[in-house]
Amino acid sequence: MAVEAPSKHVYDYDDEDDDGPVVFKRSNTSSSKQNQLNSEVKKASSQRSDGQSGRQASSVRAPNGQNSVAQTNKSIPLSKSPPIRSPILSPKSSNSSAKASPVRSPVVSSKASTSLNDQSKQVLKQNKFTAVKEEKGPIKRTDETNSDDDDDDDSKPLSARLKGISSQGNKGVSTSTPAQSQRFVPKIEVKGSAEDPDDDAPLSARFSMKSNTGTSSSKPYGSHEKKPLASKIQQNGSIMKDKQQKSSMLSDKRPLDKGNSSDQSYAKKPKISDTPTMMKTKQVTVKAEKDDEDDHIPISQRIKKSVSSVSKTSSVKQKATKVVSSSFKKINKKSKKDMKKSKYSKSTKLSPSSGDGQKKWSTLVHNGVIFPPPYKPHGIKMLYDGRPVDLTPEQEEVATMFAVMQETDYMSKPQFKKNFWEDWSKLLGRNHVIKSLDKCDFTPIYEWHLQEKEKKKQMSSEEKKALKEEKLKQEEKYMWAIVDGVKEKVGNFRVEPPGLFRGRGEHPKMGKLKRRIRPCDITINIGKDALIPECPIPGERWKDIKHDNTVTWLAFWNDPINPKEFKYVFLAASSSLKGQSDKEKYEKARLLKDYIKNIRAAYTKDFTAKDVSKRQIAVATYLIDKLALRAGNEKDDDEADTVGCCTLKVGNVECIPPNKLKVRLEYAPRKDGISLFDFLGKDSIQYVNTVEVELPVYKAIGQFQTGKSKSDDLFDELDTSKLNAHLKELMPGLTAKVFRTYNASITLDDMLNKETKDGDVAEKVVIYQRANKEGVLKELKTDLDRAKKGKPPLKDADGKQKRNLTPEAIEKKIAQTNVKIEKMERDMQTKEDLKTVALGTSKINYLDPRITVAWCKRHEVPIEKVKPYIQQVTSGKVCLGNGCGSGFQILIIRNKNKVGAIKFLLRPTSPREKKKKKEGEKGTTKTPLFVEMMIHFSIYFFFVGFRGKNSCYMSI
DNA sequence: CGGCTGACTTGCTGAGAACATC
DNA sequence: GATGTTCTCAGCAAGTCAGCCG
Repeated sequence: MAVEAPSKHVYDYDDEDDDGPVVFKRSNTSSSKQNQLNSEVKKASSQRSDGQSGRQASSVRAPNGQNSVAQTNKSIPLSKSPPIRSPILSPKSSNSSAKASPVRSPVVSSKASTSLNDQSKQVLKQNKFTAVKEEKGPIKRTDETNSDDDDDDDSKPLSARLKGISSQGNKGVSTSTPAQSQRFVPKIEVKGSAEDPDDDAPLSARFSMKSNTGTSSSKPYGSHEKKPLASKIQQNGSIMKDKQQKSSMLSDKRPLDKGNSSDQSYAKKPKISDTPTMMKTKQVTVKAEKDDEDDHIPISQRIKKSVSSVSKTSSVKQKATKVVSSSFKKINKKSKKDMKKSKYSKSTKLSPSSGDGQKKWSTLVHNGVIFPPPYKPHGIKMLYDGRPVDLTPEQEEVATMFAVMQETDYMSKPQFKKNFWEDWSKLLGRNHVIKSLDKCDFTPIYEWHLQEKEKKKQMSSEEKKALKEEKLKQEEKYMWAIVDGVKEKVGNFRVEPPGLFRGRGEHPKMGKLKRRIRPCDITINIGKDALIPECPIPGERWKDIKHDNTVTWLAFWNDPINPKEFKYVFLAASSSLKGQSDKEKYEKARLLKDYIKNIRAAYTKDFTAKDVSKRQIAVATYLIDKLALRAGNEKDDDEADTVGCCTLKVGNVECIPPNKLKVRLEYAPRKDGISLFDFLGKDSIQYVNTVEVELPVYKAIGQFQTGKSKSDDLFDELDTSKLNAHLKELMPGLTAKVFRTYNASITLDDMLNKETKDGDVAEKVVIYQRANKEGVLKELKTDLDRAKKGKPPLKDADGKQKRNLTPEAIEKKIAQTNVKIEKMERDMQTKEDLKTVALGTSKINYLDPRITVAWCKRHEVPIEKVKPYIQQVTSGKVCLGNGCGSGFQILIIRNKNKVGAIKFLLRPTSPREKKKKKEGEKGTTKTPLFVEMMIHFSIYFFFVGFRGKNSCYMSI
């Protein structure tokens, strides 16, 4: 074994520690509860809610007189919610809470309405209809193990939940891989209701289901897609909804040209047929659901898997792996229809969001994008050869872009200036007085820019507020989309403003003009039945309109710097689609836990393989696993020279006897000052790491380097496609980047456990703080004594004379200091506790948040210590160690007076907290029940992402 | 089969909000 | 209230990787 996995950790499914502090065990007796729940949910979700949903959007008359989709986006009504009963204490209510459909209200038929809300209704109707069909699907879940069990179990003492997990036997490899059989085998029978069978499924599952069937009953997706669609675009860019004009929308293939014609349409390649897709997704869905149930359980104690399934003999696993491998090859050759028959098909679909042609949504309504305001000329004249120069607004705009960068590092980069000059001089024209950048003096414009900045800074808070509100008002309608009837936040709805390209490192295109994007550059993706957003710029129109529900983007345009590439408008990270995608990523990483042992054994074996290619794959996989290197795709000449594992150059790796490797992705200056090999990591970041490696790896690297120059590829037989193809043979869905997620998460898990066991950190903090406190107080007391004697205070640590205060003032200060220090102690403690998981924002993409929740639960750590995390759970991201406010907010999403969902939010400025602060109270109110609730629901609703209507807030 | 395309995810950075201190 | 510091968020550059196509 080349690399040893950490021995025991929460992330380890196979944790044998049955005596762990807390185990959330599922009972096998929950099927009846499930049914009970289902019926409740059915009621809740099949009834029309109180009509509030209608407030979400309304139709407005477009200025041109045509109807346009416009969302009023009224804020969620803040009606008081009745206090919710703890689902932990009340399994029944918990069930209804947990299982209720988020915001999908039953439908009121309203065919002709043009309002966004009505569109949603129609959409919902479709969904519902589809769901009826869905229940006849072939997938049956048999019983037990459902999230409801969690609710059930949570009412029991934790210790009582220990048993039974191990009783979930391994189903063996005959129907799936060992890991899958352990966790993914469907066990819950879906007994859908004809009214809304969807509601029977867990939310996460429902999401997937819907995404696959959607309109199939009324308008089969496949057939619809294949129908030619006429262009809906009208001359002024405003679009009339016209189902008969869909012929041109057949195409889905993206245009690569930058033509402005909106008449063009592009056909997308045929999609997977409906039936198999549906089947596949159901399988995946069930799998995911099973995992959902586990999410709130400390992972280490989750599934007491029979040791044999993973580590009994590696041959068993390898056998399974081989089957997977051959199956995959077959899949590639067979039609997609056959795929469903593959016993591994569900494994292949671990990541439905990975561009595999699966349906991502059934209905999509949004208002397009907002454009930056047109350029306002300032009229400040720059100097050329010491003389003021006249510029047209266009020329001035680009000159200003350059001028405002006067004090940045880019100004010292010849490439930046060269590229800027190339583009700007084109704009100036041949006959312009400006012939050379060297003689240009942009100072007057720069100074004007500084003045403007200053003016802005000097604005009163009222003015700032008004400006902000004005901006919000303008942007509000673009901020939201309705996906499958659920209101979701749009991520980057603002079109990128023009500017100079700021490539990182030594990007060859830095300084080039990123021209202004116009509507005719933008392709909109929207639901077939949704109103096409009105083009916000009069007289212009969108480049194209698509209705592609296999992708999640709402709009895209070609990157003006690299027209081969695209800029997308996606939903925000808090959206269900993104959350789902994140969840799948973590699931894949978790799955790797089951395979890692054999993967490591396999590559260790191949270190000495005769086949060079095989040997390179083995060593590369080792480096990715051990050094967390990125895969390293090939780069074009017009991109920055950065490397990853597969593109490592000989010069990037230095062999240090006897068995160390120094991996250097950095600038290595030559004597003449020019870099010898500027092969940096992502974002042109330098990376240097010296590690001890297995001797065979060391030797193999040496062999790969032999006879090559420093700039030659170390792995000349390898690229990311080959590597990933190989990885997929080892584990379904495995790619190089999964190792990063896996290793980051497992490290977090491991460290959390380790630190918690040691308990040293907290002690050290206390000692430090006490010393600090005593020091400060001693100083103050000295000052107090001196003040009482009428003497001035001593000088401070920096030698400065302190202010002369009255004894009363010093006493007050001492009291204040005590309060502050106490607070600081708490904060420091929190920080110190979280230090072991000190994560930059970059890390949020790698750490499975469930680990943290499980850890909190196990170690009885109040969840508020990771408050930001709780906040982030709702958005599908983890964020630990950052600032903490005080106070929480629970967003209760209701459906006809029944709690449909609960969402936790930070609310540092809640009236209660403010009041408490004013009154000098410390800390936040967290009853054990509340903490329990937060943990419970956070896990349950993890990534499900309830959004939208019929909601209210309850501060606690 | 390999290159290319398209659709994402990942991660750095700057701006500004929030908070702390004087 | 002015100033300094910390935190958060959005923007966008730069990665990964699946699937298509020649």
